[in-house]
Amino acid sequence: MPKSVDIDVRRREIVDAAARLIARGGMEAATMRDIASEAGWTTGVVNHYFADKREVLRETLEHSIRQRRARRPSDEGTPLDQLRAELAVALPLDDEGRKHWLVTLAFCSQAAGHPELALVQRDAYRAFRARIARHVDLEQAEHLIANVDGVALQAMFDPESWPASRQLAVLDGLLAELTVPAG
Amino acid sequence: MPKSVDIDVRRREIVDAAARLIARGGMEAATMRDIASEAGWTTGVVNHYFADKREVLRETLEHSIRQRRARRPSDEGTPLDQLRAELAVALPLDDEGRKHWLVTLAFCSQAAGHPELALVQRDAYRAFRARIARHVDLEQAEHLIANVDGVALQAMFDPESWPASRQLAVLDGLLAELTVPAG
Amino acid sequence: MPKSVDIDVRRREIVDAAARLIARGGMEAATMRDIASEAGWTTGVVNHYFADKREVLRETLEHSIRQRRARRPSDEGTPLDQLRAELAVALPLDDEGRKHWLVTLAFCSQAAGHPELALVQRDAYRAFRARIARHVDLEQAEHLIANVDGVALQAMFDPESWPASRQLAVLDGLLAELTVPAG
Amino acid sequence: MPKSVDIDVRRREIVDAAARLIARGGMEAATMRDIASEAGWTTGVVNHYFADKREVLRETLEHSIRQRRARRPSDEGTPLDQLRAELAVALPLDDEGRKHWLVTLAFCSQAAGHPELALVQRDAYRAFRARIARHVDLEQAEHLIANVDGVALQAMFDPESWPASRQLAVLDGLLAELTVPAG
DNA sequence: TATGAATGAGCATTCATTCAT
DNA sequence: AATGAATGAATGCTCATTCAT
Repeated sequence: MPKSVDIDVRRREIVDAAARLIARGGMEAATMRDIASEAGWTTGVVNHYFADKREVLRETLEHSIRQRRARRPSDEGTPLDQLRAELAVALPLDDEGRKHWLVTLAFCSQAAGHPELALVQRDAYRAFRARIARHVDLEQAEHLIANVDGVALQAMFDPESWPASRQLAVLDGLLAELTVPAG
Repeated sequence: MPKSVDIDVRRREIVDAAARLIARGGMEAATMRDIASEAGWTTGVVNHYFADKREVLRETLEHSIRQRRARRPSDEGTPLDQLRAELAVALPLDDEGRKHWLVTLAFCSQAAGHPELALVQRDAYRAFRARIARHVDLEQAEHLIANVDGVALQAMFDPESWPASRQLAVLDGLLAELTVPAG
Repeated sequence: MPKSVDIDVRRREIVDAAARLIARGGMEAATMRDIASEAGWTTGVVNHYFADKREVLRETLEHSIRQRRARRPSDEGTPLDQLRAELAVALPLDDEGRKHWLVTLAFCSQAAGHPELALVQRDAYRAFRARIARHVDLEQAEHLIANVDGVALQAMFDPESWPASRQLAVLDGLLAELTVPAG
Repeated sequence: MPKSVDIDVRRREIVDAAARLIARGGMEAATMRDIASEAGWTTGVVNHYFADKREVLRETLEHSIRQRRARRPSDEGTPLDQLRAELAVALPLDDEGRKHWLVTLAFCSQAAGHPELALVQRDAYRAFRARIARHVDLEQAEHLIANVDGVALQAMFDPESWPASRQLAVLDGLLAELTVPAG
């Protein structure tokens, strides 16, 4: 009988390591050797659980997206609270959020010559938009996301100017605009 | 100084080639060999005009920013037209604009472990913000830029949903909001 | 001895698989992983029944030789028929014969740095020669074998020019020369 | 101005090294690292002068064939002497001849999954046959080559039994048979 | 100034092998 | 007996960089 190993757990250990490296040093920091080492294994293990590096990277992106999705709040609070919470996870408010954005941006430039990754990213965006559109109409959803993404981008480039409090203040301002007509 | 002109021309030829490669295939497509070849020279030339690859990349980013800046209109038209034109260059309305964003995004993930590049990018953003703040107050400038950047990001990921006309419509909407109180 | 039978059966399954792979794709196609897979087992099994890859390969060669030997006819027909039949098994007349030659040739280049294999091959040749020498004198035996091997080699390189019928015609010609003086 | 290097000379140095390694230790001994080292260069050089390993190997085979061809005598002596000399180069009479056969055999098993190499080998054989067929008819040429190849094979496997003198004696016997009817 | 030969570290990947289960 | 997880050395190859010409 073989040693029993949870394949999914091992794979997640590896893509977590890859995400850490990418967040720390960009795409080029994510060599198979370093991913293995960061995960506490040898190179052979990574190749045992993944067909090749492409698969590691695709899974890393998908896992990063899944993790962000998992941060969404349960259905509690007022509808407005829920909307606010859903949009807030797209902001780099803490290290976790910053890490997600670093990974996302690292994959952006890959998407060009890598249709597989481009699709993953586009679908993630569309899913996010659909989620927001449950609270407001589609156009408003896109407007909200554009604002949140724009603020996120600025916060990533210039973190000192954009503490979490300020990012949330902008978000609240957006939501206030939204609800005024409703009131 | 007849010589120095040649040097700058040569350097610009090289970073232009690098930008094309990056826009086409992401950061990893920009090898020294391919940059040289794309520029119509041999590897030795690139090393002659630049200390190393880091310098080529930093210069490529700076040149991309300079080029975008150069697209800004002269001081003609109404102040509102000028503001609109300044913001419009930050949108991926045409191939040139898309190229700039592809290069910018490619450098994003590099910025993490490369403080030099991070600075270049942050300063470019601050300069842009200062430029916009000549027309509106700082907070409004940041709001406008966040919106424009967010729309740009979405347009890069999902170009079919974001033709130039729609990007400009959003921009006009933003400017209308702005001017309504003024009127 | 019920166990030992199982062991031999298993070993033969494995070297059969190895021979198939070598015939199909040359020596480099015979990785331990693929041998195991082709035999319907996992890598661990191959390592369980063989000390290492060297042993698998040596046994594969020996088994290939044993199989060829086993094709020799029983002692029926005229002495000339028997001689003809013995020589015919050394020709790539059918897929089985071609497979044997592919395996043999694949092992040829190994023999250089692998004295163990060189011995196996030399002994197989000497045994074959001795076998033929039961019908004719040693010099004639060597002459016959040289011819048969030469034809076989050409048939392997240029199969279209050497259908079985033509190979056999050459063999019959050789035997006719031989028997004319005898008659 | 670049350092002037004769590309063909460098390429030949490299394939010579490859041939030595293959003759010494079979196909698997010919790693890119070892070929480079045997040639007195680093791995980068081999990759500079050859697109990839396939190209190194194909060129090694072709060069080995060219070298053998180059050993053919000029058009001197009686026609029979010339024929004898042409056939003699196909025998492993000395180290050079043995090396050629070791290389040839090493490539035999590669030919299976490598059509390019198969063609090179088949064409070399056909050229050799055409060459011999200038002295005798096609059937006799094939007969002579089959014999010579067969003897060569035996000599490779069992060199102690086949000194050069004995190989040549067989060759002379073949030629004698040939000329008897002519006389 | 410009070339491209040469270097050698580093890359992803494959592989034989070991071994706990 | 049989599994397959894990190892780590080795492979072909790419690359930034140096440097003699």
